[in-house]
Amino acid sequence: MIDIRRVRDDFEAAAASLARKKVDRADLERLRDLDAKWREVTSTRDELRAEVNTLSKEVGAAFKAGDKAKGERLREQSRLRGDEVQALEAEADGLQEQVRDLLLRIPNFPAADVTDGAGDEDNPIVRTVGYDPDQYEEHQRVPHWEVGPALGILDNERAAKISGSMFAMLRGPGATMARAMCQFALDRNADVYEEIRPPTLVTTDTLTATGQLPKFADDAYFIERDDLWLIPTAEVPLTSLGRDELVDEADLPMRLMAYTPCYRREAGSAGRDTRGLLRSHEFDKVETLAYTTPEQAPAMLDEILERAIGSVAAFGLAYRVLEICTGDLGQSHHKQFDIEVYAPGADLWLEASSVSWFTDYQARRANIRFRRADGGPIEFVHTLNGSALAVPRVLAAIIETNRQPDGSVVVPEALRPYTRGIERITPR
RNA sequence: GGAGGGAUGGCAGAGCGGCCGAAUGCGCUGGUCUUGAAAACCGGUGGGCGAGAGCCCCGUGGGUUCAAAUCCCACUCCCUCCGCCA
Repeated sequence: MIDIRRVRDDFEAAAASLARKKVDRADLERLRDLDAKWREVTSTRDELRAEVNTLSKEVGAAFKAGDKAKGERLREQSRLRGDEVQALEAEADGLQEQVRDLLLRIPNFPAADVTDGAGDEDNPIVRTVGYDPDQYEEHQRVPHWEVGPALGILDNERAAKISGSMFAMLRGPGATMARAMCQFALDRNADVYEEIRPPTLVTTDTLTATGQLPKFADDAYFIERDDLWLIPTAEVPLTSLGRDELVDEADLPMRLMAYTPCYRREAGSAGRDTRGLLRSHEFDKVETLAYTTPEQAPAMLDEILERAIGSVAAFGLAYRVLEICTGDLGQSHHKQFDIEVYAPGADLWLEASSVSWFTDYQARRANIRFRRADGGPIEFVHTLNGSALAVPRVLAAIIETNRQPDGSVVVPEALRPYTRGIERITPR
């Protein structure tokens, strides 16, 4: 959540910044007014409480001194004051809850240099590498949802039999390649990232900390019986790993990575771009994430982005990088880049990675703070993350790009150390 | 699932209902000493809100009381034992 002080201290500036993310000014005004009221109520409550505290001490002193009459008189006074405190307390609690509910729904401030735009059609392309529409041969113009079944490496029909629609199943060398991709991504980032294997079922608090709740409840799987959610991304457990903790500045930046399955209900997207590996309820991903000081954050954004690009580049895929404009920026996001890979068979740019900077928005929700080495005030960390490698779409692009005239698919050089010698997948 | 024990500051660990936001140790930090460092010694050192007075925070939420870290209830998590089970 945002720092409410920015709304208190400079309402106009906060409103102007959030207007770029389509926040209704009326909501902010309501927030400001509720907050002001809350502060007023708590202030009088505290004054009364101070009286009760003083009186209570005097009660004890009076009884100890043997002055029973005085003690009883003071006790009665204190009791009456206590009743008033209780009433104010109830009012303050109600106000605070309203403020919090509202605050949870207010998105993060966009970075000043983020491009203004209405939606994803306005995302500027900041880099395109290896893409030439004329370079692709006829044999590469076959979509993976045809190549995959023909090679026996993709079997979504049976996946549907087992789990229903929008589940993918990889087989044989296809499954091997998917696993190889994860190993590859983990190994290539292991120089600075600590590998984590987190739980993938998490509590409501955990999902709230990253900003998925309350807004995206419909997009996540929920196990009612045990009050647990299936993670939509490893960002969720990795961000909560530091929850309610106070870290030393010397430990920052703290880099974490995790391979996990990811679960998404994809509510409302049935039927569109769901063929083959384009969109499924469950997929594998290697996520990288960092806690930093505010000063370290911009460089970390670049680092995560370049590392994510490095993976798809290592497979020889054509890719492009998009800067996400204000209209397409997520609720928790301050600045964001997407990496898309080109799939020649489907003739689509597929979103393969999203690299994001959240400033202190998530850390504030999750209460992740750090202590400066010079003894300065305790501050919230900044969180950043990015998919180091999301398997399905990158795999789709590999299958299509690497398809040979004879219908076989060549395994990228970079994956071969992990494929038990498989260099080419041939029709069977 | 059943029985018992526990949860206190960055960490460890004390704490008769009022003198407890909390002993002590470690850590961190400043100083003395030293060519420098270590050791030793002396001092400082929890978090949140507030302009301030002040208020709040001893796992979480309720309750008793003039007054709760301390008493009562519920819950969560951790540990030990028993049962069940991949």
